[in-house]
Amino acid sequence: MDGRETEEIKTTIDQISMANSTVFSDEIIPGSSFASFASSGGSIFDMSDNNQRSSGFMDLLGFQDFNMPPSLFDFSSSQTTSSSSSMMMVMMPPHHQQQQPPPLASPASTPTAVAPPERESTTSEVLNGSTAPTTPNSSSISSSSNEAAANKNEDQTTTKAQDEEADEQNQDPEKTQKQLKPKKKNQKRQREPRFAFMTKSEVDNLDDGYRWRKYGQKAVKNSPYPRSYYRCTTVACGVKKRVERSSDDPSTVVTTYEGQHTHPSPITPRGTMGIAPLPDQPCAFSSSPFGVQQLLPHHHYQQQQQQQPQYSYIYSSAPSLNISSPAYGGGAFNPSSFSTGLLQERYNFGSPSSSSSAASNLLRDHGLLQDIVPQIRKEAKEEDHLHQ
DNA sequence: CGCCTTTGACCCGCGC
DNA sequence: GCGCGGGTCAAAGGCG
Repeated sequence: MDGRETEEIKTTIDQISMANSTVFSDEIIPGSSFASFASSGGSIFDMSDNNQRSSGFMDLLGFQDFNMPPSLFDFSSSQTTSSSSSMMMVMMPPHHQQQQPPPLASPASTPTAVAPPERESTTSEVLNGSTAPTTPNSSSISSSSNEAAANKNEDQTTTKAQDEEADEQNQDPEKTQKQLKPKKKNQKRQREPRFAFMTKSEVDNLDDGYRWRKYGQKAVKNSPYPRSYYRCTTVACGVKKRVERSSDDPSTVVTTYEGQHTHPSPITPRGTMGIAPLPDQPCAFSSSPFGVQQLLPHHHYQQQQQQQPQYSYIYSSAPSLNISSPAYGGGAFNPSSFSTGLLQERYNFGSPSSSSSAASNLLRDHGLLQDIVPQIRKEAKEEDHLHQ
């Protein structure tokens, strides 16, 4: 995430805060205000139109697991103490950085009013904007009703993926550097939905259960800290992540995931985490961190939200939710897949039946949850400008 | 030997 | 068109 993104996020955070009764979590971004959408009666995840079920999007995203602890990741180096770690999540759209967001359908007067950005100049934008204007979950709630769009996006994403794969496979030894990317010029690069975590951590590269290979590092403008680029080492899994340290708060690590894993976590869930899955709940994440979108019914989620509104998640923007891996995605981008899924494995979070037990255990065990306030937001520059 | 990181060069999109 | 900045590639080297 570059400075721009950070600014956008912060701006929108403040914006949301103005429109809601807020619970702030200065530990996440010092000086920034974080609205507590969790206390808004379950509408916080309704990034959709009014005719959209408010739960759909987040259900699909797996945000029912909002009770996840801040110590979501396994800070394998143990450098990060539990007391110093917190986290928030930020949804980002494809082309987040380079696409100017068009004016939103409605200002973020309420969380639910925050319409997904129609910024996509790519096909995903067309899909999201045309089929279900600015409704991230509208295209992903129901795989059947949005099959066409999903397939469309699938085709597009797979086409891209196939192109990339083809590029990789066609890489001839004699290929020179200047011939590296014979990309079609009229083919705009399409990005996967992105999903960012901000964690208080001394460790840059957090162990999220997947194996990553660093493929690049760039200096970040206006930041003394470089940004590292990682790619999932699993063959045919194009998930990437960027890791950078916040220039504003060096103790904060921003991890941005892009794409969707097409495979289970190669790393065995830590049984040593001490929280075993409950027998009465689905734990599909244990085998498929990405395949399960709806472990919880909406009311369960709402229950959780009402019970535990302490966490803070920030929804930066509406991704093209129907960009998914046909092999694993189940039709929706699931930002929780890389993290909450793992959490699900490790902590058995997100279970309605365990939300009060396991989560409370976690509260007792880690004492971190208070640091996080669940929230969600959509990132939209134009929106920000409207409020400025 | 395989996997990973490092790093400079290159590509690409965007704003001016 | 040019420059800037983000993102990516791939050779080289390190490490277990």
